[in-house]
Amino acid sequence: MDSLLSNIKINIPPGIYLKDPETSELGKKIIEHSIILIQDIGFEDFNFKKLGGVIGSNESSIYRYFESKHKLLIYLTSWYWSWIEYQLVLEIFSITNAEEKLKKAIEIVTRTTKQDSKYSHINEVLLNKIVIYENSKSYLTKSVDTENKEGFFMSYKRVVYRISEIISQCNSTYQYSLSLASSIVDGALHQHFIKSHFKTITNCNTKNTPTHFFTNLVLNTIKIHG
Amino acid sequence: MDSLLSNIKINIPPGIYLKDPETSELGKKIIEHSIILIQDIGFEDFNFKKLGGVIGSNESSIYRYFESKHKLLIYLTSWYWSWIEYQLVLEIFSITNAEEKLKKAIEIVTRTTKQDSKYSHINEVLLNKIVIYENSKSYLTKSVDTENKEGFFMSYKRVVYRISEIISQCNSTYQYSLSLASSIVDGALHQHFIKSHFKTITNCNTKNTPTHFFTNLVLNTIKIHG
DNA sequence: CAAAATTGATAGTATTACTATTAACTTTGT
DNA sequence: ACAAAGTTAATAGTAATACTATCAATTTTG
Repeated sequence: MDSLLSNIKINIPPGIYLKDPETSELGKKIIEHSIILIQDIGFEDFNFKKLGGVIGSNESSIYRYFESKHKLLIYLTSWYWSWIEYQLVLEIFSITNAEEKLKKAIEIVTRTTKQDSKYSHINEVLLNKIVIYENSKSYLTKSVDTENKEGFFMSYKRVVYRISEIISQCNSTYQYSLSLASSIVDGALHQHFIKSHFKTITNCNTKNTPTHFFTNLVLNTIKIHG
Repeated sequence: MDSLLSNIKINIPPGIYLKDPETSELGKKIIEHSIILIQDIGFEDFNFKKLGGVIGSNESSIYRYFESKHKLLIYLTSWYWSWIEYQLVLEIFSITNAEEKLKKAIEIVTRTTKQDSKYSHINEVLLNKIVIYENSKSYLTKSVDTENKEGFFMSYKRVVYRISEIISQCNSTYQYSLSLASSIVDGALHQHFIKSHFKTITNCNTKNTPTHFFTNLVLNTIKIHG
């Protein structure tokens, strides 16, 4: 199992960064504190000068790791989706029943994140909050097609693929497994956002979670029970 | 019918603008050409100086209508959702069967927009494209709670309410009508985006439209047929 | 036709999102 | 142990952004 897992370690497409932040202390500090700072003040108000102030480093040093804050955002969301993919593989690995696999997969992408102690410099709870608020801003840009060609959104898309495959295993005649999978992934972020800010347009709360809503939705849509 | 419809004319909460753009020629030109320009260069690269150049007007004059480009974006998305709400009321008005109502409602919020000749200075086809790319940026900000309290997102939320009510009319025992409605509205924009840019994570295309996908999803989810 | 409102022109500011250069410091190979 | 290579810090600078302020010219309105 160790060899299987090592193949799907958190993997970020090079080209997103100028210098891999995992290879130095400063790099790790950039990642650690960018998560804290973006979560605190929001992506629009975040910049490398402020981040430099927080980590006691110069703005220009951060620019040697990332050519822009946009690229840093893509790095963070890629890390997050790669980490989610890792959980999908790890937690579904031992499940044989297709429906149980699907339920677990839905749980993984819709649940509220809990801290993972494996990656000491990354606070996954805060990163999840960043993804809820900022994920769509990473691709809703004029440069999306170029960046997509360079593979910058592969982590995100692989999570969708994996879920669509599990859906197909449950119901091979269902025609919209990709659209359903992408709707779960994007929709979960949206439900988490509106349950905090637009409470009147969701039934989700601490009791009725997005996981309940999407599990019911998916199982009915692909007619596993009825 | 005329008196009914006049109550739900396009209605924008004041406070979004400093001066109502509908009350002057310059105001209408600002709206008309901001739609064209934002669609062309994207919201990030759009600014009032460039807009002024296009309409032959001074930057400072535009600032008398909107205090920021962010407020202008909220104006445009509010206009769009108010226009969608108008269509929901108008096109569903004469339908008596609850399931047919729901199908029509899903069609209205998921279809590709066609030009409406009623509003001469607004190109609804371009505005729909802006909404696909930029809608979420209007509320994914640190100021969302303040602006929500001021009613800036009412048009969007009213569209979700109306759809959730139609869902409840079809199945009064279904527990997630609001979450389902908000997932359709947000999910439709997402499917339209990814069918243009991330084709590998959707089954939607010109033949299998988002309308087909969501109609099937909703009817199965609330178990209208089985 | 005078008062009020609107628009245009110009100027100015603080901040952003970088780039460039050079010097100081740290790591690495032999 | 030490020179070479690589990394980081400090400083300076730039073009653009997102505004605000002022005042004159023009248009609208009562």
